[in-house]
Amino acid sequence: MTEEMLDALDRAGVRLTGPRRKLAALIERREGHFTAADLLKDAGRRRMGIGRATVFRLLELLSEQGLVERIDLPDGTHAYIPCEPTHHHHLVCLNCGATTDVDDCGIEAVTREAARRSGFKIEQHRLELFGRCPDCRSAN
Amino acid sequence: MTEEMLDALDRAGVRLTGPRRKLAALIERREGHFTAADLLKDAGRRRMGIGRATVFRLLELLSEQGLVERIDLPDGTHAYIPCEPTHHHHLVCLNCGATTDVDDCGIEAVTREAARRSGFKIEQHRLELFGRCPDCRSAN
DNA sequence: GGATCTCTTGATACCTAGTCTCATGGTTCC
DNA sequence: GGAACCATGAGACTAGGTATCAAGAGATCC
Ligand SMILES: [Mn+2]
Ligand SMILES: [Mn+2]
Ligand SMILES: [Zn+2]
Ligand SMILES: [Zn+2]
Repeated sequence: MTEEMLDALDRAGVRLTGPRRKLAALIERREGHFTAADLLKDAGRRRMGIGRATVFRLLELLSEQGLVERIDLPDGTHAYIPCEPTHHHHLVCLNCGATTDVDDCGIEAVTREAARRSGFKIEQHRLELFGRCPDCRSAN
Repeated sequence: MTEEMLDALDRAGVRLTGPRRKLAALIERREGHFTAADLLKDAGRRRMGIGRATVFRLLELLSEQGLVERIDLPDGTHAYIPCEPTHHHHLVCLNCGATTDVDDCGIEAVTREAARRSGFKIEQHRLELFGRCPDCRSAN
């Protein structure tokens, strides 16, 4: 996945610098969703001397490339999750923070129906699902 | 709608004070989504002497009662929209900010399918639709 | 009406997440 | 190597929100 991120940055025409490589590796080691602060703390613990702005800058780049997405958790906080550039919906475990991508599963039909009823022309949609992941369910 | 908000506050067992009544009236006059800062500016222009914290406090109360919902706009900013306590999805005009409530339109089936595929037990979902409202469409 | 108790208020300080600016330092290209 | 161009970290700044607190309503009891 680090590879994937670096490739995407390369294709985006930006430089593959040290800080970007290190941060990409840190993102790979993360499990579930994380905040920019989490990442910065990871970097700080390893004495990487990476600035806060650099973290936000990389997250923005990755998010433009669709490899990371910012989500709004039910408790009102924000988090980032790594994801594939092709799928756009997420399932988030409220217990451990694990996330999975799900494809549209019929959402297109729902938006078409909503468009018909409301008269809106729908250009974007966002669906976020929250619950318990298989591990957390079996761990009772 | 002001009536509805005041009733809800009453039922919630909090006091119907001057600042709360005034803010409820200001919310009613708003069109589309608004920020806490918008509301505070409205109050300021009318020399209502209402504090910033009071605005956030009321928005939180109303949001607990389901009469207002906080949404995350695609540009990353936050806004509040007035809504009915029974419906949970919103259509937001990217041009003028107008919002409408839509009911589930088949979302339940989508979440069931996502649960089946992922093994998650889904407890909450959030769907936000963005586009152009009928007015903005016809205004070219 | 007054005494009292509780809730609410506005001011202010504080906080988290994110952006902007800028001087410095690496990279790329010739 | 040198010039041009990014990218960097530090630090100031912003938006949106929360915590604290002394003072001011509002409700309750008499
Ligand atoms: Mn995804
Ligand atoms: Mn719903
Ligand atoms: Zn889990
Ligand atoms: Zn519109």
